[in-house]
Amino acid sequence: MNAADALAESIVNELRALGIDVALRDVHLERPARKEHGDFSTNIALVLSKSLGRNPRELAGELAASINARPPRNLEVAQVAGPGFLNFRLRPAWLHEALGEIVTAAESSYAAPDLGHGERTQIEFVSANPTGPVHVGNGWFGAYGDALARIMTRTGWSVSREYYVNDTGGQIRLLGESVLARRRGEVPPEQGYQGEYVGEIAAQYEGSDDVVEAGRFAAEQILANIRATMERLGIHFDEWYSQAFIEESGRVAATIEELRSRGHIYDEGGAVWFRATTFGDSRDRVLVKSNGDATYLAGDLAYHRNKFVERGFHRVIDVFGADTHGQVASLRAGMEALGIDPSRLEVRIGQMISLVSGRMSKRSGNYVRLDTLIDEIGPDATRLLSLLSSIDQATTLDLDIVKERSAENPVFYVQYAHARIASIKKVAFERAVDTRPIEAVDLGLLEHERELDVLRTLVDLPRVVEEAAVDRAPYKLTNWVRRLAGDFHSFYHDCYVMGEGVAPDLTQARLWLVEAARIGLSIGLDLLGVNAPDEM
RNA sequence: GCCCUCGUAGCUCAGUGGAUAGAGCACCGGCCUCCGGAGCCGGGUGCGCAGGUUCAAGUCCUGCCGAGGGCGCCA
Repeated sequence: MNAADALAESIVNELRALGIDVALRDVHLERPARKEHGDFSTNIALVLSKSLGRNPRELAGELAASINARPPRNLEVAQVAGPGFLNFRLRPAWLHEALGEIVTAAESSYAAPDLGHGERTQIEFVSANPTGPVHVGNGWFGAYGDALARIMTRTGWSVSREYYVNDTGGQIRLLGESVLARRRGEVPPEQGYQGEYVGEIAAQYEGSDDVVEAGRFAAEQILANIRATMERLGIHFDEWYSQAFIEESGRVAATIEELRSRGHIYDEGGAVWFRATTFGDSRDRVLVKSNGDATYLAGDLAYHRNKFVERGFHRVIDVFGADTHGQVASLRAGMEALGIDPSRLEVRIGQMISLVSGRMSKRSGNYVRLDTLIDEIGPDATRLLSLLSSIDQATTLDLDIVKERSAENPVFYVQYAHARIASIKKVAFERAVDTRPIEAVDLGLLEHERELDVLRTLVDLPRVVEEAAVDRAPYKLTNWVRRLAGDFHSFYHDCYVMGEGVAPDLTQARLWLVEAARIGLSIGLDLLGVNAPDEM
C-alpha cells in the first residue's frame, strides 16, 4: 500500500473512533504547494465542521492526536495548520520506497493507471482542408492531438488517430479553378487560392479542364505533402477518412433517410431541412441544397454516424479550431436526432493562432508553413512550443521571436537534463563503477533536500498523467516534465554522483535516483512525443 | 443583437474551491579542482471592474468592460 492510501485509511479509522463516519473516497489528500506544509494535507476537518457543527481546528486537533497516537507507516507527525488543515509530514523512507517502485515498474508500467478500460476512442485532429499546405495555424493542434492520444493510450483507452479529408465540395472546385487558371498562365479567381504551390501543381497537372478533376488532383498532391509534414513531427494517423467517400458511398443519403424516418426532416424552398431546433440548435439547417448538393453538415452527420454506428467507437474526441466551433451545436443536434448519445461526442475547441501580420489564410497566401517552422527550430521544439499551454489560450506567433528564442526553448532545458543523465551513466561505465542491484543499496542515504525534491516530483507523475488524460490537457504533463528537469539540474549541481569524497554507498544510491529520474523524463517526453536524446 | 473561449508580473504562460498566487523570458548580481555552464544560486505586492455563493474565490454564479472566434442553400 502506498503512503497516501495508508494515510487515508488511517484518517477514516480514527474518525470512526471519534464517532464520525466518513467514506474513504470523501477523504481528499493533496500534495501541498508549500513544503513547510508537509508531504500531504487534507481539508477533511474543514469539510466536516459545518455538518457536525464543530470548530474545524478543534476537530482537526482531535483527529491529529488520534493519528499521532497510532501513526500509519512512515508518518512522522500530523499537525493542525491554518483554518483547520491537517498536514502530514512523512519520513523520507516513504520516498525511498517510492523510488524502488518507480525503478521496478520502469517505463512500461510506472504512472500507467487503467482509467479507460479499453474504451474504443477516436481522436480526430488537424483535418486541415487539402487546399493548401498545413500551416502553423491549422496544424498547431497536431501535437496536442497526438500527445493526447499517447496519454490516453497509456491510461488504458484504445485510441485511434483520425484525419478527416475534406476532399469534396465547392472548395475543391475552387482549387481546381485556381489550378486551371495557373495552367493557362492566368491569375486564379479572386476568391481562389493564390499561394505559389498552386502554380507548382498546375505545372504537374496533365488532366482535362474539368474543375473537379483538377481539384482532386491538386488535393491529392497537397494531402501527400501534409502527410509528410505530420510525419516530420512524428504524428501518424491511423486513418485518413475521405469526405468524398462518405458521399459517394451513399452514406449521406442513408443518413438523411434515417433522419426522415425519425421525423426530423422537412422540405422547403426546394431544399431538405433538418429540424435542428428540436435538439437545441439555434436554427434549422439545410442538408440538401436546392441545387441537389449535400451541405457540409450533411456529410459531417453521415461521417459521425459512421464513426459511432458503423465503426463502433464508443467515444469520439474532435479537436476543432475556434473558427469552426459554430458547427458543434448542429452536429450534436444531429447525433441526438440519430439516436446517438451526444455525450459520447467530445469537442475540444482550440483557440486561434495568428501571426503578428494578421490572420492566416490559405486563400490570401498569408501564412507560415508548418514545414518552415520545423526547418527553423526543429520538430521537438515545434511540438513543445504548442504543448506549453492550454489549447484554450489564443496565441499570436512572432516568428522572429520564436526563432530568436529557440536556443532557449524549454525543450533544450528538458532534453539537456536527459543528456546529463546519459552522461552520468556513460561516465559510470567508463570508470567501471560497480553497480549493485537496488535491493543491495541503502537508499536511506538519500537525505539531501535536492535528492528528496527529485523524488517528490517523481511520485507526482501518476497523478499528473491521470489529470492530463482526464482533463485532455497534455500541457499539464509539459509542466511536470519541466519541473522534473529543474529538480534534476539542481540535484546535479549540488550532489555529485561519483565526485571526490562521495562515499561508494552514496554513489550507489544516487545512481538509482538518477535512473528513476531517467525513467520519469523518458515517460514524460515520450507522452509529449518529444525525443529524449543521450547527447545534444 | 445572440452564442463560445479568454483577461494573472514588462513579455509568454502555470495555478484539482484552500494556507504567504508561481515559472520561463528579459534585466541586474554571484557560481566552473569533480559527472556536459544549453546549467546552478539570489534579486518580484500582479489576479480587467462590480456584485453574489462559500468556513474559504484567481478558480464557481450574475452583470459590465476589453480581446479573439462563431451565428450561410460556404466548407
